[in-house]
Amino acid sequence: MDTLASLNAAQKLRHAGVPLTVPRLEIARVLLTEPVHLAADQVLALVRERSPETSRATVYNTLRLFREKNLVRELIVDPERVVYDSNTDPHYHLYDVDTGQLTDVSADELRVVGMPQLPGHVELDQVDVIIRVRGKRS
Amino acid sequence: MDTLASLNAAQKLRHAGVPLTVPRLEIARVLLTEPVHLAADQVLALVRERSPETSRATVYNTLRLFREKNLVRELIVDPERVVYDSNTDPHYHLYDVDTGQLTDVSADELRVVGMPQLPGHVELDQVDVIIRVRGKRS
DNA sequence: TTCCATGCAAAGGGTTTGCACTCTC
DNA sequence: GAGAGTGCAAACCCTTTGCATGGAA
Repeated sequence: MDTLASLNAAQKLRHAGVPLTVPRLEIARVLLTEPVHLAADQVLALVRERSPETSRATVYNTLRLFREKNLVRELIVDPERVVYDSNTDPHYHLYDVDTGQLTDVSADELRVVGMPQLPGHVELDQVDVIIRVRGKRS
Repeated sequence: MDTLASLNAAQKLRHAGVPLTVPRLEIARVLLTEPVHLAADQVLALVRERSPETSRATVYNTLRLFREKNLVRELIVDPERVVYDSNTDPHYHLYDVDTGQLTDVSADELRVVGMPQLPGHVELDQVDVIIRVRGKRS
C-alpha cells in the first residue's frame, strides 16, 4: 500500500538521521520501499512522474547522502553508470552483461572463503562479488 | 631487458592473432610485459613517452581489441575509469577506495563457494571479487 | 585498389559544480 | 538572518565517433 510504503521510507530516513524534505521523501519512496536496482537517471525519471520539477542535481546529491547514511549501496558493475541497490544486507550479484539485468545472490547461497589478511592501516569496507554472465553464443 | 620484454609482447600479440603495428607494440610493451593495473589515460601517457604522436583514439581502440583477444581484462572498480589488468588468469582484487591502489588476490588464496545455477540461456563470463578497503578511521 | 589502422577533433553521456533562490529554525 | 536544500544550467571527464590520411596486402 502506497501510504504505508511511504511511511516506511520516511521512517528509514529518520532512523538514519536524514532530515526530511519533499525530494528526499520522493526519492526514498522510489528507492527504499522495495528492493530495487536503479541507476540515477532511472530514479530521476521515476521521481519526476510525481514531482516533475525535481532536479537532477538534487537526485545526485540525495543518492550520495543515502549512500553515506548506508541507506543504499552503490554497485559498480558497468562503467556507463552507477547502480543503487536498496538492499544493504550483505549479498552478491549476478549481472547479465548483454541485457544489463542485475539479480541478487544471497550470502547464504554463496560464500567467499579465504579472505586475505588486510594491511594494518586499512579496514574492510565491503566485499563485492559480481558473477558476470552473457547470452549463450551457440 | 627491454628488447626481450618487447619480444614477449610481440609474441603475445601474434599468438592472439593480432596484426602487429607500431602503436599496438608500444601499448603491448606498456601493458603486457609485466603484471600491471593501468587506466587508459595512464597507458596513453606511458606510450607517449616513447611515441608522442600516439592518439587517444588508437589507445582506446587497441585496449578494446586486446580485451576481445583476452590479452587484458577490464576491471570495473571505480565509476571514474576502467582499469586494464594484464593478468588474465583467474584471480581477484583488493581495492583501496581512498588511494585507488589495486592488489591482486590469487584464486588459490580466495575461493568463491556455492556458485548459483545459471539461467539456461546464459553462460558464465567471469567472476569478479573486489575486496574494498579504506584507511582506518581511528 | 581495397581495407585496415591511425590521428585529430568533436561529440556523447553520466556526474558534478556554481550560483541564485527559498525555506526553515 | 544564517544555514541548509533545491533547481537550473553549464562545466567536467572519460570514452566513443566521424572523417580524412596513410599503409599494407
